[in-house]
Amino acid sequence: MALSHAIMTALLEDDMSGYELAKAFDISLGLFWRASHQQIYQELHKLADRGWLQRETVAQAGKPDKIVYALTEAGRSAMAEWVMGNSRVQEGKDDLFVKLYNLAESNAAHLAMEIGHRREQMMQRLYLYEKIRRRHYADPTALPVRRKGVFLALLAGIRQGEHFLAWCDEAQAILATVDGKESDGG
Amino acid sequence: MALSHAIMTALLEDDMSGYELAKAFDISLGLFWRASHQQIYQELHKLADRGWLQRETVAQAGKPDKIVYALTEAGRSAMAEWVMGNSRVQEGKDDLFVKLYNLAESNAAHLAMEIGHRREQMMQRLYLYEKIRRRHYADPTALPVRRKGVFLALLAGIRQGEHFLAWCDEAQAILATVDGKESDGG
DNA sequence: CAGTTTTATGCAATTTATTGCATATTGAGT
DNA sequence: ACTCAATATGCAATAAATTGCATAAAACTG
Repeated sequence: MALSHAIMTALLEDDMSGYELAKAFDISLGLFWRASHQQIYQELHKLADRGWLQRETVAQAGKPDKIVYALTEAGRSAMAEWVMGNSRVQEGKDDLFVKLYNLAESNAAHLAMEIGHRREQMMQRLYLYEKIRRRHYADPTALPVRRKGVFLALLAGIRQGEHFLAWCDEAQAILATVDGKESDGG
Repeated sequence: MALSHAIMTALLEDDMSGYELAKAFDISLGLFWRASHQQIYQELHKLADRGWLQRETVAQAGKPDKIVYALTEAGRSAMAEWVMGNSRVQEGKDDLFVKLYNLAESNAAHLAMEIGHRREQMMQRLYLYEKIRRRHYADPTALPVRRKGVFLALLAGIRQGEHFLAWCDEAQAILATVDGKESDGG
């Protein structure tokens, strides 16, 4: 009961096919949830069986047919109920930080490199999110209600990303001193 | 291949029983990984079978016997190898942000409440982590190598927490305006 | 026209995580 | 003696997520 809610959230405004959903997860919702297409297709079947989504096959010109999913009334009320329930904190579960607990002279350079890689990925993301923010959420007070929620989520993602970039720089500075120690011995 | 590494990381310095590990996960490593005791016990069996951990039953006065696990040489080298491999970014997967995409007049108050609850939880955590930081990581430059890594992880956790608190305040301010709109339109 | 990429959907197997239950010792409270 | 809480370990069932493979239509590439 987790990916299902993320999927149904993505379907709140636009009806979509599994393929389109997989793409949407890579961008907008991707900050808060990641899912492979296999998982999405499986989940869509379950949700349709439960009566929360409706399937409709749509023929396309120049492309294979697609199956578009739309929220049913039952689906919408299930979502409304879910929002009013309590959610639990979910830990990061990021290997990178666990790896840092294993820091040694022998792996300091590698960890610095991994952090550099993460930094770049985050930069690219932030660029995208900042663009979305400027384009669609420039004046948050003027937004309709639901959009304000999306804005808040986006804001959390951007802030987290910026903090992460700053941390990367700090981490790399410290790792550089660890790594440097070694080179004057050999 | 994920919880196993977190467990073995926790065993780097101290040998521990499953019960003790479960507790350790709630505090120190808990920022980056959460696991139930069932999962930990299962994983410990697997790791022992693989030859990465060694079991030893220890009788205790006034308490039931415990089974203490220690890293083997094979375990240590498996860890060293793992650190040198590449890790992938892992998304947050937090319900709260997905819920925000569903913001409406009807649930704004509830979401503000949930955010308030999260804020309090984070405050308590930060209090604990700041205490650890002041006590054991006051002067990061003077730390031995491995400890510097732990410090960096801790720092990331603290920074993330602080950012989250600030975001909570901002979010609640915006949610308050959403909620207030309703009362004068009635 | 053969080969690759993009769009589009799916099954099967395995691994990982959660939920619920079961067991057993010891100490403290009533 | 009975109950409760903390310590300590585990099984079984289910749910969720990952990995690998399979299919197929159309467009673009050479």
